[in-house]
Amino acid sequence: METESAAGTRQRGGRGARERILQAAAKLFYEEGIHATGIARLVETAQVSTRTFYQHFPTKNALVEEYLRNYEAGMTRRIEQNLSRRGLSPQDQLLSLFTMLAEATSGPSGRMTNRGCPLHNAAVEAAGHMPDVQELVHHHKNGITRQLTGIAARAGAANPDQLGRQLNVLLEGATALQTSLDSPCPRHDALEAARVLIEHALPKTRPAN
Amino acid sequence: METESAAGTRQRGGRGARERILQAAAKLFYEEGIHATGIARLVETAQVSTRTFYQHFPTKNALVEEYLRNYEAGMTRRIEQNLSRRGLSPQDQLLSLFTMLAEATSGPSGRMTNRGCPLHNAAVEAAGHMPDVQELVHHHKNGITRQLTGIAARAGAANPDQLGRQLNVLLEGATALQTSLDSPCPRHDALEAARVLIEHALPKTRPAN
DNA sequence: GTCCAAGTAAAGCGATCGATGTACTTTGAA
DNA sequence: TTCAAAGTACATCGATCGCTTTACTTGGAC
Repeated sequence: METESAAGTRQRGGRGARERILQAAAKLFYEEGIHATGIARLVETAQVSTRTFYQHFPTKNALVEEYLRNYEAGMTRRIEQNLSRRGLSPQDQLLSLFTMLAEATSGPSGRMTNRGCPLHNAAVEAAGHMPDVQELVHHHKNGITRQLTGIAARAGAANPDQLGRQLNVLLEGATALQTSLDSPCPRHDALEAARVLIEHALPKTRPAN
Repeated sequence: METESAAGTRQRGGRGARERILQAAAKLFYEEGIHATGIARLVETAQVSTRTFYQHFPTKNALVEEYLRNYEAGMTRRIEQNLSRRGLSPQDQLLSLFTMLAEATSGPSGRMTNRGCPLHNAAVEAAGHMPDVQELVHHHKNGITRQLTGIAARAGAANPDQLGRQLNVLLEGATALQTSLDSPCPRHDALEAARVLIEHALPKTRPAN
């Protein structure tokens, strides 16, 4: 009857709705903020009908949490891959996290965004509300510290706990300044500072080089 | 007539509406977030009628900007005061900013909040919208860097620009981790890291003490 | 005592928010 | 070929958003 029902052509994104929603969430929540991104904007970007959205996610909040879980899983995986490359010394492992950060944060779509860490940003936006988000971020950042601390111990640092926490401060600072200064350059400073802190924390046995 | 007009007793906060609004903004915007704080919540906390609010501020956004300007002015003043104390060496001046940070961030009302830097948080919430906010934050953080760089130069650092930027990364990292970890402890680690970076950046002339 | 700036209450504006309901169409596998 | 799963359009819900309006009441300076 009349070729395609009434008026509007009946195509939108097609079959992979859930994946498109998650991609749109990753882009919009990160680049424009969680509160600032409404459902309407989300489903428009994902090329998905509102109804379909709510068949995949019970609430917007559920999508936010899955978005953060996905980011956290991906980041954890990338760190693991980075650290498990052939024969890196513990020192180089520590530094590799900084160089990784220096390459990392261009948004999807390739465009530079300088919007810092999605998890931290979510914690800021969550404020008091959304305790699950707070918890996820808390857990992730503690995990990073633990990882840094472990490598610092293997590197033979005099006080591995302190060095691990200090390096984490540097990582977080570089990422945060990205947002405040709208510039990616703090990451290089963090790398150099990390070098100094690591060298200072290791026992003086400098075998020439 | 009937004693007090119709029903409700006609008292609210009384005369100092503007000041109460700014105090409520400082508390709520910081502790609960800017987007999450609606006008209704704001005027309730400030003990002010909605009408009065809009006689003092054209829009909510104008209040946000004044809140940030006030915070920025206060912080700048406190830094100046802190640096201009009697006979601090440049090294001690640099470190004093870290100890200052370590005491600083308990919210109004004395309660500990661990919500990081109001300016950074505002930049995160602003995302792409609110360019004036972005600009204010950008300007403030650049000012801090400039200040650190200047002192680093006076301290005789080999590369004062780099040291200034590195210390700024530490300051920002400590403040940011406050939010992500919901803990004030990163500030102590930042202080110790700053000691190391400063010492490393100065020429080796260590005159005993 | 008069007057006016400052403050108040309460109703309501249009817009947008997150979320649902109804009814229809496409797709892919059995 | 059939049929259920997946997707779509569109209208709408109540709540809340930022903000405005009308009409009234104080407090303090003169």
